[in-house]
Amino acid sequence: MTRPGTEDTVPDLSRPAPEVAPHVLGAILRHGPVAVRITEVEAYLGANDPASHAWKGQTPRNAVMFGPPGHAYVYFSYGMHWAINMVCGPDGTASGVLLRAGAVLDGFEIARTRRGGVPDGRLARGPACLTQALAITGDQAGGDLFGDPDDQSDSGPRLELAPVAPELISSGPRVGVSRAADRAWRFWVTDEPSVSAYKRSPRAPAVGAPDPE
DNA sequence: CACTAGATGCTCT
DNA sequence: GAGCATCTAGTGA
Repeated sequence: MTRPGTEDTVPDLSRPAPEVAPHVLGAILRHGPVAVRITEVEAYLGANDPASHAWKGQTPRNAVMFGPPGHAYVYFSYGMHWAINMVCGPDGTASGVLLRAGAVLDGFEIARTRRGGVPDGRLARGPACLTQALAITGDQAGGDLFGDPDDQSDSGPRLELAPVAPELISSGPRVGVSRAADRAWRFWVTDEPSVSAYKRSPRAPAVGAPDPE
């Protein structure tokens, strides 16, 4: 699938998440007055990825991930946090890129207010911080991240891809997952201060131990 | 600065 | 009822 204006710069969004994810780094995510440059992402598959919400099949919560690529899979977790994914993979297949962190570009004042006065470098550092800075909640679930920015009937978040040179990208295991904890499906812009801290799940098997699927 | 413990409520079994 | 793709406040160095 090709998106208008992105023909030469982006991969096919219908490719699996681990392939698409590094290409989402550098993208500008806008929602209203606040814009963020994405600096950290993670890839999740549906099938064959025990860490994915879609691993065991479709449910009401994860249904958006089984839909067409480019849409927003937004979920609520840990009793108080929202997180947003860009759906990828072909329609009918679950795959998504979790947008974990970014650096605020526009709307500093509003983002600071929403985040309660944390230092600017931490305004969108972590998946829940990012959605809070951008005021993304379940209300934005399912929207087209590549829809017309001027569409008055849909004021949800929009993504503008802007590739980062491969030599500036680092990768490693995903944060906080208890299964498939050693797959290097987390990607970030090297040395970016807005990238969140790595933390292995306390429930994950020891490093390098076999991870049953 | 590094590290730990607890909050908090939705989702699925 | 268990588990969770997390965060913050609190402690101690």
